[in-house]
Amino acid sequence: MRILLVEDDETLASFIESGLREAGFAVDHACDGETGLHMAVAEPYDAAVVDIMLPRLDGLSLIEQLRSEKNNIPVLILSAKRSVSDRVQGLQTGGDDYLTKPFAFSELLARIQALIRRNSGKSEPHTLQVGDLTMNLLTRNVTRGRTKIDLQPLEFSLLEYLIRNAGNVVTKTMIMEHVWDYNFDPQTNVVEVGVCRLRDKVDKNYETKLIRTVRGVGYVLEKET
Amino acid sequence: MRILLVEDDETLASFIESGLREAGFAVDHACDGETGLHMAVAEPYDAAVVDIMLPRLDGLSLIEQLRSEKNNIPVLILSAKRSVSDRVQGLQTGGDDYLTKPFAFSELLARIQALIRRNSGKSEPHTLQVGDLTMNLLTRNVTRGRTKIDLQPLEFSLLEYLIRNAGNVVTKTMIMEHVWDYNFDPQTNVVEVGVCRLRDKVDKNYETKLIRTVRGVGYVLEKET
DNA sequence: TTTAAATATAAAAGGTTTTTCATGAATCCA
DNA sequence: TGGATTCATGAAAAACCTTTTATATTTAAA
Repeated sequence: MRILLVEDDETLASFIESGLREAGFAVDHACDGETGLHMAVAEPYDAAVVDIMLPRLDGLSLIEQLRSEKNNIPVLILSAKRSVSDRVQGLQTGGDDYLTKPFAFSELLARIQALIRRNSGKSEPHTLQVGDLTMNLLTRNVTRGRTKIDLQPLEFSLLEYLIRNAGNVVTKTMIMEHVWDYNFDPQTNVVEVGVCRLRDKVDKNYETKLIRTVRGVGYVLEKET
Repeated sequence: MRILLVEDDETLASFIESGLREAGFAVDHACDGETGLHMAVAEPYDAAVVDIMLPRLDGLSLIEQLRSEKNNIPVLILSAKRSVSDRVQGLQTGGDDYLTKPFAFSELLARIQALIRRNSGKSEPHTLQVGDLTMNLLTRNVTRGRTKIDLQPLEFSLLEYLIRNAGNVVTKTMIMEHVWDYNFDPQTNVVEVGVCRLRDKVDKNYETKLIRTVRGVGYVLEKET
């Protein structure tokens, strides 16, 4: 379990750091908000402990930026500001817990553990969606509008790849690499045939066509009409 | 959004209840722990606010029982006990947050919203595991120990059904109902053949056999050695 | 130990999915 | 417009997965 600690008070930081280490966590420490943000973006942490008053970038702005990038790391805010409005603001900015200084280390530890416990089991969503097209990766159900679409395994993988890259053109080489695991050009038109079969099921009976050919390049699954 | 409030102090309860209603939540209120437990088990809530000192069943025991039944509803503990050890105990019992009375309603609301925000996106796990056998329902990867196992679609479904019922015997009729969608007896030995092929891949090269035949009944996937 | 029932397994058959191949349609550029 | 390139598509072939069939093995009870 890896924890990111963003705290400028060196004494407090090393106190927290050693305590967490003893509890079995791997701790990385940043002394200012900007460094903390970079570290949080660069590496996957299981939780973060963030002070509010920080040089270069305050803790709330740090959290705000993380959340705007869809980073959902659980954050415990540490702060000397104990007023209700400060606490409410911290939680509303995207913090998951708010602890006021001074605090007992055992409570900090328990709160971090509760955050991680709660977060484990979270995961990327099972369903991908573009427009009226939905695919559930777990049940393998695919629907367009209200009607169910039956896909064969390969068609399913192909559509998944297109949806994951919706809005962007993917080349046939890319498709072959990801869907067929070919990393050379086997002089075959499997991709064309696959797309053709997929269109048959996904686009044929619908006004708006989702799969568009980009001549000389590849295919796009259109995001917006 | 539905919230369960378990609180015996009527004055406080109606204060919280009306506040949450104003904030757009649907609130159900239980006056004692036992009722609260029953309600939490019977209905799906998005969060619970639980007092510790309660008649008939205290709040911590309530949470303990919920967690032992794999109920992961986010719980905010409300308590007059403000010592560090009480707070730590509350979180370690399975609470997700701990707020001491008296509190500002706006903080309670912010904390509930943070809990719900954090919990949304949670879901049943993608991976099933028994012993050294792991199956990822999303990627469809199956491994035993460190080696990957390639399964055909039907074998995958069969193993999934066995794992979900690990430790319990499942009859061939049950297997046919769930894996083949037959709800009559089609006088066939598909199940035997399926189990045979599965054993070939899952058990053959391993010392400890996971799939055990229960003669005259069906099969079990063993949970413990 | 013998016998009958239940289960295991190999191999063939059957059905489905995927690839290849051949041809036709669309698009681009001179 | 004509020719070349690229893409679409139907049909045959190949590969693959599932079921059936037939036979062997195991197990439990007499």
